Amino acid sequence: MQKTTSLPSTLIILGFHALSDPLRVQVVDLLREQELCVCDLCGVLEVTQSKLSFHLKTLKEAQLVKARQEGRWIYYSLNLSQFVVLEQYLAELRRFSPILPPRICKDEE
Amino acid sequence: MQKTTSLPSTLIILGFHALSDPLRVQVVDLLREQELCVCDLCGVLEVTQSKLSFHLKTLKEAQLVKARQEGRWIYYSLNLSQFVVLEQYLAELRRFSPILPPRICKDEE
DNA sequence: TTGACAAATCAATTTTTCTTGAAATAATGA
DNA sequence: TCATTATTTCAAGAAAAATTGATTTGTCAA
Repeated sequence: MQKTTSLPSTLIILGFHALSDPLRVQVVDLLREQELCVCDLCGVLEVTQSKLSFHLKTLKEAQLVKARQEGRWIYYSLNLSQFVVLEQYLAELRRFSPILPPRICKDEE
Repeated sequence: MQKTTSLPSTLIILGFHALSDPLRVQVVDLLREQELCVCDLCGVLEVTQSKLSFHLKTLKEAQLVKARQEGRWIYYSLNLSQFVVLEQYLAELRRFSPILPPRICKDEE
């Protein structure tokens, strides 16, 4: 028994991609405190609603946020369990990565 | 005392970006076991060395890997501490994100 | 109904990232 | 010194992601 992490699912790749943009990370940061609707986020971040919608879609496809409709508003909130998934992927990566002695190319058969 | 995670550094953003590509993740996966030189990685992954060089640069700029030269070979290995940084960023995000009751736009002043 | 508002979608454009093949570096050993 | 090998860099093109403004969808309230 050794490696338990195989290659990550595309959902995990999508998650890292979603977190690789400053604006999306700002959104995540704001949602830590409370759920917010798109108009709230637009106001705070000073970006167009169309742009925000694009980035929210990226976050939603990565399942890092979820959307809840109430009347004409759509409230976004963090989907913490998917953050755990990413965290665990990273943790697993480390778990069985020993500090190995250097190896030399030419020494191999 | 509440939020401890402010917005992540660009290095963290670079890290997530580096992990948002399947080939780069494959490289990381291979390096879990042992350090490898570019020619090793080329062989296993069946990609051109130029392409690999590009992706290794991305990983290196995110400080997820480090390079060690030995003769004409350059050995790449994981920089586990930077994986920890990413992991902790995710952990902090969660730490103070309570499951809050829904809120309503119109209720606000 | 109608008008107003919240949000998503679309098409066109711009920007960024990735790929490719060739050329440049750099170390080695004959 | 010279040819060889390992790797990076570069420039050009291709592909993917992001931006923009306009349009559409859906909900509400008058």
